[in-house]
Amino acid sequence: MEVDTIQMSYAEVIVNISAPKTYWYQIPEAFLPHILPGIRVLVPLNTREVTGVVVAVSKAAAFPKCKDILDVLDQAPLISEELLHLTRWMSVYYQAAWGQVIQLALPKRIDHYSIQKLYPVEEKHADFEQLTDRQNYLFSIICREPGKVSKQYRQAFGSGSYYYILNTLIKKGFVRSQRGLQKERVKERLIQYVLVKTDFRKDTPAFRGGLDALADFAGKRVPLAELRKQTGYSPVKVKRLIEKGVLKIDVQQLPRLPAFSYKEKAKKILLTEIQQNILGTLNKAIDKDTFDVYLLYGVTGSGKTQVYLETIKHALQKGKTAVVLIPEISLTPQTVSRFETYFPGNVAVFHSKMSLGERFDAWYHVYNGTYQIVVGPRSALFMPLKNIGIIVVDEEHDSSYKQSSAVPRYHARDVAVYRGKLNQATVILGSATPSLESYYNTTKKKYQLLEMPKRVSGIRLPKVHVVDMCGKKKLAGIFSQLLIDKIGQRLKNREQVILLQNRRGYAAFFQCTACGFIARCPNCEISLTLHTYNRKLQCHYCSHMREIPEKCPNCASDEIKYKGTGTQKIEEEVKRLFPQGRFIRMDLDTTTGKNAHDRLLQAFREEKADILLGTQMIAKGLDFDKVTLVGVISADIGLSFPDFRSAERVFQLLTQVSGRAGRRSRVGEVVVQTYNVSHYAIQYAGAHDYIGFYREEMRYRKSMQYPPFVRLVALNINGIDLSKTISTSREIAKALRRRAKDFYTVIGPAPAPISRLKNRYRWQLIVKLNNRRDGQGTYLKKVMADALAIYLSSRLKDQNVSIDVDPVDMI
DNA sequence: AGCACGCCGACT
DNA sequence: GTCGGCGTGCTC
Repeated sequence: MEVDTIQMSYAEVIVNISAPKTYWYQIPEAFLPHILPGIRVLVPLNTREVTGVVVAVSKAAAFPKCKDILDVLDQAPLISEELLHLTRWMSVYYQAAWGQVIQLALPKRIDHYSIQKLYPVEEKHADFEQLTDRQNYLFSIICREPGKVSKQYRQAFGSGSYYYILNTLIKKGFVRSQRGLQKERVKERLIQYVLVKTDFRKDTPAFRGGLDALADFAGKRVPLAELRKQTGYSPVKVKRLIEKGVLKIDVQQLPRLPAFSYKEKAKKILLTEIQQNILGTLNKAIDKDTFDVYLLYGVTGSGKTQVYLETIKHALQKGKTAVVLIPEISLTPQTVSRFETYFPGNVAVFHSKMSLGERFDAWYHVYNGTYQIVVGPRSALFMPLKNIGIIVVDEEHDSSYKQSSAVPRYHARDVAVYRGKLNQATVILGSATPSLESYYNTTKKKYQLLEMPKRVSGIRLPKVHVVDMCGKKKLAGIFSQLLIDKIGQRLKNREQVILLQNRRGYAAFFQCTACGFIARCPNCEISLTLHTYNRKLQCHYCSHMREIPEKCPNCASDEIKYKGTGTQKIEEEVKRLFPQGRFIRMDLDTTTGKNAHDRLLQAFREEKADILLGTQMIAKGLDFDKVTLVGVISADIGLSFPDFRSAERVFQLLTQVSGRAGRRSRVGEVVVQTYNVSHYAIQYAGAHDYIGFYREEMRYRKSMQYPPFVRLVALNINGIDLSKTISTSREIAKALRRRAKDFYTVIGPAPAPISRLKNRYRWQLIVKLNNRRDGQGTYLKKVMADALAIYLSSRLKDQNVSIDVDPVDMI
């Protein structure tokens, strides 16, 4: 054995940089027994010192000139072999560096790394005339706030040769650089306790100042802070008491998690026959110890959560652990308390409002094995559970499972499936409105479909009225008579109403009736939306703003009309028609500021308003007991064929909202207004047949040879031989990344497998449309063409850049 | 990511 | 010759 450990003298380490590879370090003999995969080490990297994670130890290194490991940061591996495997898989699948992916599996802010602090040299102040403008600028920034980390000055300095100028300043003696090590800032919370001796008076009768105040604590164990507060003892006195043996200190780690306080007792709930059948299937799957994925398609109120609870209970009895993923936004106290009540003291909860310390503690207690169940948003998937038996992804269609803005860009639902595979676990994807890709996977027999078509309570799903708005004598062009009557009725009964309009602002566009001129955004070519709160025309893509012209800019006529209906116009109309109804509108101007969105929803929940109007933002976290009527004002928005993605979203929204109407006691109603009654989405909304909707959609897609799901698009730059002007597509990727970041995310140059596959991908980029712009292929094409034209204009004189956007199936 | 270095045009 | 912008390439 001795021989073996001596031979294992090199470690393969991943560091948190974007380079997609590992690094080799020599293990100094003193560290040898402590180095294992999953342990963090401090290593030199270039000019810096950084934290790395050991992934393997070996007797030989795959690199000739290894540096030494500087320090070992952990006593035991923080990352299991399984999570190492999972993150490595993600790094390949999502084209991200392993070192960046692995950060998901570690608590935040525990890294050690070297930092460089900068100080101006006082004596040199007078000599600033020796400096160039740029050097002087950086010098003044450092003088203004001395002693900060180099990185902060770089941010203040902006673009340009920061390091070059900084090094010149250091060389000339204007700036002093001090290097140091930044240690972890988040660690376990340690509480000092004192044990007070029972008979302390006997041993220390003549203690100066007396010990009367201590009498109440004799023989007890109390937090030191508490004791000092009660007795008023100084630290010096406490120290002396410790020396005398009256007090004994012990340190205990305390979770920063709020103590379990939910009072309600777990109710004994009888499962319906359907629930029992599904539970039987799932329990059998858990017993088998094999990897299986189930898509649990259950209508709203069909009791999916109860099935999760029972299945998890079964898994726990088998000595296994469980992960429950929920969308960030729906993490309401009710959802969590349901799990906490069912499994008291056994659930680690994660949510966005937890402090770093609380997160650390929750992580630590999962690591310790204190908790067997983890409930939280996508980040909860990477908790250090061992022997996972079940992974639940609730509301699996929810877009918040996608992390699209930060590296690594990943989809937690899909990673959950892979983690399930690694653990031979049962994975349950639950939704009342499954995503197309999950349904597609059931048709391919990759997943198994479980259906819960009935509500537990027996309450009927709401009645859906589809109103054909064509040729109707429209009242103010917005409301059908049916919707007006229904709103009036519900208000009279003191019930609540939701009105949905998926279009913001006052009017969608602004048109001159004399010449037909429409105000468009100069950047995006889309029509500008009129907003009444600031009396401006706004672009909903790039936020470009302009004043409302009094006369047509084209023909100077004053025959200007606003067309299309936004939420602000509807507000005006509702207030005119129902002056008695208390009203809340959710739009950009009413939801600015922190938590404004939540506050409005809360107010509505507390029945401080009768009518809630808004865009699809309402649907997030929707749970209103008193809502019995939902009006969908223009169901056609976003349905333009063949824009499948937004058709899917609109249909999802309709199904969710209508499913929740009258969820508890009263049967709800939904009024859908449309100019396109024959549209398939609306037909199926009427029938409440979500899977039926998909069957139709798949048929359409097939006929149009459109892939079942599109995540990424590739950009094809045609007609120009770029090989003479640009050496790599990396250059283009970089140039485009800087522009129009809101519109798309440049994932990278075409990854090797694709570029090798087909020569025509040579100048392609892998680009992802940002979520809210799904399906806006034409728009993306224009934005990218413009950005590329600007970038290429210096290199290609007077050449037209034509760009094709192709959907690419990456999965 | 963070950092160093090389190339090149603009300017002493 | 030096400066600064820009782009590339390396980190064990």
